[in-house]
Amino acid sequence: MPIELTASQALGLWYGVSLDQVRMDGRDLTLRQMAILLHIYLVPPPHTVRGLAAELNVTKPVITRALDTMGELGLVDRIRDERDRRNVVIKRTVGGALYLEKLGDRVREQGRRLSP
Amino acid sequence: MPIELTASQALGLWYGVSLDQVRMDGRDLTLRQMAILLHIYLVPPPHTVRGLAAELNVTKPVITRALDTMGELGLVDRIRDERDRRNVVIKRTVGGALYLEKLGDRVREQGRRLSP
DNA sequence: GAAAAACGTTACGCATGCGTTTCATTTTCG
DNA sequence: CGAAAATGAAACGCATGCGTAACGTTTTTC
Repeated sequence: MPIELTASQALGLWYGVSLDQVRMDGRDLTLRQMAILLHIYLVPPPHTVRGLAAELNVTKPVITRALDTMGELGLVDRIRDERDRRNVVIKRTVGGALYLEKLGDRVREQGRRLSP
Repeated sequence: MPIELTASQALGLWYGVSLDQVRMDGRDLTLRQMAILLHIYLVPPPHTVRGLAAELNVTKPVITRALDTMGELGLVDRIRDERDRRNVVIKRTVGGALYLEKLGDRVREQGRRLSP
């Protein structure tokens, strides 16, 4: 069930959510970090550094650093893959799920506010 | 005409647009810059540094720096207000309009892609 | 088993953003 | 007028992110 938006509605939605996020959330993730976080939570696991780098078309250190930062924020977790110890498997956390739940609520709320 | 989204649709929409933006656009504006830019284009003028700072709940230097950066990118323009020369009036540009037009298209495209 | 490949991390130098404070200019008010 | 207020910008020290290149560990390949 696709959603049909006018150009003005689309930008209004993006604006409302961005504004909420800037005003309410001190964390201020970059767009890249946001994309990584959403990928981890929306795409079925397992997730690896290499896989994420390929998916987002960025270099591996970008992923490593984003995981460092978001790990400290409690949004994701890393554990070594015991079956192939070269790999690192990226795990979801309760904190990350809560964070995205709030983001989703903001998007939905702004959607509800839209005028035609 | 409000839009009703499920939680999954809301996050899916945000994810799709973020991913597009990361993959396609080299500029990588911060969320704050994005909010400032959208405010300038969606809210009726005039816009001033002080007004933007109050609206977004950030300090004035944040606005000044964002305008510096986005000015170099050709997304906004600044001119002194001749009636009160302390003020700076922030102007839209063709480049900024095009940039947001593309963003709007991405949001609309992702909206169209949504599954129920 | 030794050499090669794969994976994630670290190191380096650089660019950009932040908050606080200070500044220069302009306007307002007594 | 001259002092006070208002506005936006610049200065400062700091934190964080970037791309490239080098590295350590583990697995694969021959």
